[in-house]
Amino acid sequence: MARQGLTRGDIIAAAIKMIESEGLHNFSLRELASRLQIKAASLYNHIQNMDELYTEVGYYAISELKRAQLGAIAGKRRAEAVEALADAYHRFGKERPEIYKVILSLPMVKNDAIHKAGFDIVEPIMTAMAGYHLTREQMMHLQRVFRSILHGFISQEEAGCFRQYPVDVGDSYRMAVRGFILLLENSEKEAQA
Amino acid sequence: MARQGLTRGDIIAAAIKMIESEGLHNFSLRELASRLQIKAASLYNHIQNMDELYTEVGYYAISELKRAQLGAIAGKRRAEAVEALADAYHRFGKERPEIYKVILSLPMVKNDAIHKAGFDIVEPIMTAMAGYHLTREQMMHLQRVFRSILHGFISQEEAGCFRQYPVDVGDSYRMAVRGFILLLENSEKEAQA
DNA sequence: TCAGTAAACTAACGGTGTTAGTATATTGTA
DNA sequence: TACAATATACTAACACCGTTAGTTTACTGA
Repeated sequence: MARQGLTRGDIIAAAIKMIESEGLHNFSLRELASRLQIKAASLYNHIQNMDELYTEVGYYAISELKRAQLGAIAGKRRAEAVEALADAYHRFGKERPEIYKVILSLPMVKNDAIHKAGFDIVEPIMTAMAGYHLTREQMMHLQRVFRSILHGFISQEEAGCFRQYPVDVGDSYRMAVRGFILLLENSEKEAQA
Repeated sequence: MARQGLTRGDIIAAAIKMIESEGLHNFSLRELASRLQIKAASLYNHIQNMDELYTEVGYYAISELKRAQLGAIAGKRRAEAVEALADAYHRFGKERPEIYKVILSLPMVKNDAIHKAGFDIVEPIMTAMAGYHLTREQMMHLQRVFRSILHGFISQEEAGCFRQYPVDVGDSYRMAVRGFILLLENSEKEAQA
């Protein structure tokens, strides 16, 4: 048997590594087991099933994204903070596309723990907007708008949906962020009226 | 053998029906064959492989989306056209979520025909923006921004990512669209300056 | 009528996640 | 130190999946 004393953490770490290097849709429990020099069935001593493992990778991904975002906005406020946040988000999606995809495909609906982890994604956005004079309700809506813009842009860019025209994709992104800042300023005026 | 003379079209139609009713990730060639009262291997007399069938479903999905969009903006212009387009997009995503997912996961990169079909998605957007005085280059960027907002919003709503706060999701959507219209107006001013 | 084509079949391959049942190395305790 | 308990590994199998090769058979056009 030559047991090596693998832990649950080892398996999650190996899964993350494999997803990052081989791509999310080349991931399989059998190949993961093989890399750990174990049979696939043995994985079930540490995890319930693939979904659970996937969820664990999701926690990691969300915490990494949050870390990158909080780091980006530290010491900044208003437009500068929003732009830095958008940049960090974009960079994360481009530099770690497979890990980013995990976040996107997380089963938010059924899983309560994942649902709570969703607040980790929201928090940096709320912080970045704190410098604007907005109502709580406005911020709740605007947070959704911001996430929509960033997620929509990054996932379409990643999928190759932005090749119809020869204009620079980075310029398009900056325009999208500018649009959001316009909306922020406009909402601020409304709140003060 | 009791052959029933199935055509390629029959198979594509059955695939669409099955995806809509059972969900995209419950789709399988074996089950599709079973519904057609055929063995899975027989499908290969009509299609090359699953990817090709998937692509065909994609063409259908894109044409349906385009149809819905062009219908929505007919006779409208400027903000009214943009709002109608956004509504149509949103409605399509909510009413036919599985077909919408097919569009999202289309392999834009490798497949040239799919790449061309991408213009079918862009066209209604360009038409809706035609009433604004924008440069070609601005429109190319803005078209990306618009798609990002809509796609990002719909896919996150569908995934259940908007449950953190108790504010109405429809209100958030309208705010997102308003943000885009602000950007359109702002871009128009810049173009005229 | 008869050859050729098109549409179905069976059987199999290699892949997937998963479960049941079993063996054994390590660990905690008497 | 001995032994029981636990945790870690195993083998074997199941039910799926897409796909291919080779075969049979019904229909179609000359």
